[in-house]
Amino acid sequence: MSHKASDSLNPNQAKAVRTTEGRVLVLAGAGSGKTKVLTHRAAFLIQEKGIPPSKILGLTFTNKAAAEMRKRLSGLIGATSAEQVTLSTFHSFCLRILREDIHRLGFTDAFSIYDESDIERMVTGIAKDILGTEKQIPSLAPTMALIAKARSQGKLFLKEGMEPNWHDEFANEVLKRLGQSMRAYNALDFDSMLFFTKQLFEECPDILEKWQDRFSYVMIDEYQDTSPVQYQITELLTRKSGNLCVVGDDDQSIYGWRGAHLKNILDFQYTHRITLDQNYRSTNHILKSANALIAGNTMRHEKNLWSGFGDGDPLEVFVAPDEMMEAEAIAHRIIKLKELKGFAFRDIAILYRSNALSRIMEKALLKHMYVTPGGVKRGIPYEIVGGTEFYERREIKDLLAYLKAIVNEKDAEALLRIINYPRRGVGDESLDRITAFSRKEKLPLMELLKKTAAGEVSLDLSNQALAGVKQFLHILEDVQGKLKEGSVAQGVEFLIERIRLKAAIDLEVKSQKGQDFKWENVQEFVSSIQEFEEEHAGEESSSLLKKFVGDLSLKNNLARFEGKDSGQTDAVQLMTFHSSKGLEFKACFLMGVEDHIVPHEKSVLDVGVEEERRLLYVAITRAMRNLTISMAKERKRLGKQAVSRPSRFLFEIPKEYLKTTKWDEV
DNA sequence: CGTCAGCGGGTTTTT
DNA sequence: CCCGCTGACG
Repeated sequence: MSHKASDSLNPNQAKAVRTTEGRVLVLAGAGSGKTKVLTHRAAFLIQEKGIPPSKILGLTFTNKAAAEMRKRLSGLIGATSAEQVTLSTFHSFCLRILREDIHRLGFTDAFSIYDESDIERMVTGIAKDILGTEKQIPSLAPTMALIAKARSQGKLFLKEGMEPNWHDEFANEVLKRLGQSMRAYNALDFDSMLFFTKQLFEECPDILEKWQDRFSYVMIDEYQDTSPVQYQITELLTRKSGNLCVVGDDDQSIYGWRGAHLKNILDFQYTHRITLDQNYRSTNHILKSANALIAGNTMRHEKNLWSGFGDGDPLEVFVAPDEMMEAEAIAHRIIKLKELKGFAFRDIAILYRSNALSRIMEKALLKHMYVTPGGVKRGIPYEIVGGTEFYERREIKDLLAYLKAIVNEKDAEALLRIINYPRRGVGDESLDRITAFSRKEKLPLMELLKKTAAGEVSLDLSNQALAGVKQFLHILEDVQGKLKEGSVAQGVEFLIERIRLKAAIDLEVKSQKGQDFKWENVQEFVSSIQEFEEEHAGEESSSLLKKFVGDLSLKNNLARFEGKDSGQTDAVQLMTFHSSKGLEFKACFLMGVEDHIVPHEKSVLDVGVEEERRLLYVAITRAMRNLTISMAKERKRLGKQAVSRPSRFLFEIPKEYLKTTKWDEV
């Protein structure tokens, strides 16, 4: 219906869309219409080649990207067909496979999914166990780092034949026990989900074939960010059909720290290769700055972005005296930009390297006063995109732990979290006794609790503690009963009643003020379950609960927690450089572009500088028309004021593209 | 066993 | 500066 030039494909885009067979590598520069190519390609397969929509698989990196693709595809072929195409993140896709087939690897389909902090808790416990209580536990950071690395590579152990180094041996032992516990708890985490999917494909040819047959055309977005395990999964999955299309941009690889291998895209064995370098997003001052910056990297396919949009405004750069004034200056400029260019708030994004920077910006936006046609207003509307806020809140994690424990009885991690929450007299002493016994006798925690309550095992618990354990088991039983007969939402409401969560939260709120949103969060959680239930009407409640808990663990459908209709309201968008990948905004503000922030001081040591440069490149190329880069001379760090230097990367952008302004210029 | 105050330690990015 | 943890006390 619309006749914008962007609705038609340029020759290379068209070629990428029509080259459906074989292994296709699409090198797509920032803003070159990558998503458009992917969605048109799916539409082409369905409409021109008669491929059933269900035979098409599109894998993305984030839920946001998957949702965006689904939306655009719906626009092309209608919602009914679009819904039959599998579009999901790698992790969601693996979740689906594992729910169906993981029993072949000795887990059950009720498995729990642990996040980073769950793993950390477990590692802490394991470390205490290995070292005993008398020894001081060393900082776990280096151990965690070693472990994370090994696991992201799908290794169950660190390198063999390593130096007899105490720390490595310790880490190895932790890793070994962690793996055993995860299995005993019937639990996976983000890394092992991928790892076990790969293992399933390798060890069970029938299962591999089943999944191979389900998808005859596979497309992968952001291929530069895939890890070796993800590479293996896709290779196995597409071996039979041979049809694999990967789309990516080596210059936008920013997840090396999570195990992404630039090698995947640099060495991809293709039968067809297509490069998209015409940019349809930004004016040329922005693109030339980005090109100049990224030219400083060595590991890359050379390319030069260009667009037909003219030079546009130069990039604006300013230095504020401190971080508060920087944030205020940004708020001020947002209002100015709105008036001058007629942008809506939602056209404007504020991007930062690390989440910690959002706080100060929020404060400035909240208190900023400005004049509108309707009078003086206070507060610029904003929305934080992809913040890790909600699901990490303790009250939500606690409630979720109850659900996890109900779904997966073996989930000792979840059980331990809630045996004494809300407080019911089972203190540390009792908990220690319980866990020690469970470990020593290799008796699953839940069974031990039941035996203890029944008097079959005596742990010499205090009367109070014993009563607490019994009460706890009764609660779980009652909730399970309730879940069987009613809806999930009703079951959860019953649970909340039963544990007197309201009273517990009131108590917490009383002791540390400013927490009154906790109860609100709980209510929001309940209504999110109701919504979920409505969306999945007709499904059996136990599988529904499984799905809900799984989705939440993968932060799927998180939109339901991010205000009513994310993106609908007219609000400035705040997010990290990482989260901004794949998005575009008429105007972008990059704040805190200082030398310890970008490049981050922690990444300067290893191979990180090139990745940090790519990260800034990604951020810069989000902007369509206006880009403002700012920094503060002084910034509070660890509570103390400290001087900052401009990012070294700024000096790599030719001065002619930059316009330096005074921070308080009106 | 629960509570509270005081202390030291720590900030990258995400599924 | 904001936590989470520790240790003393009720």
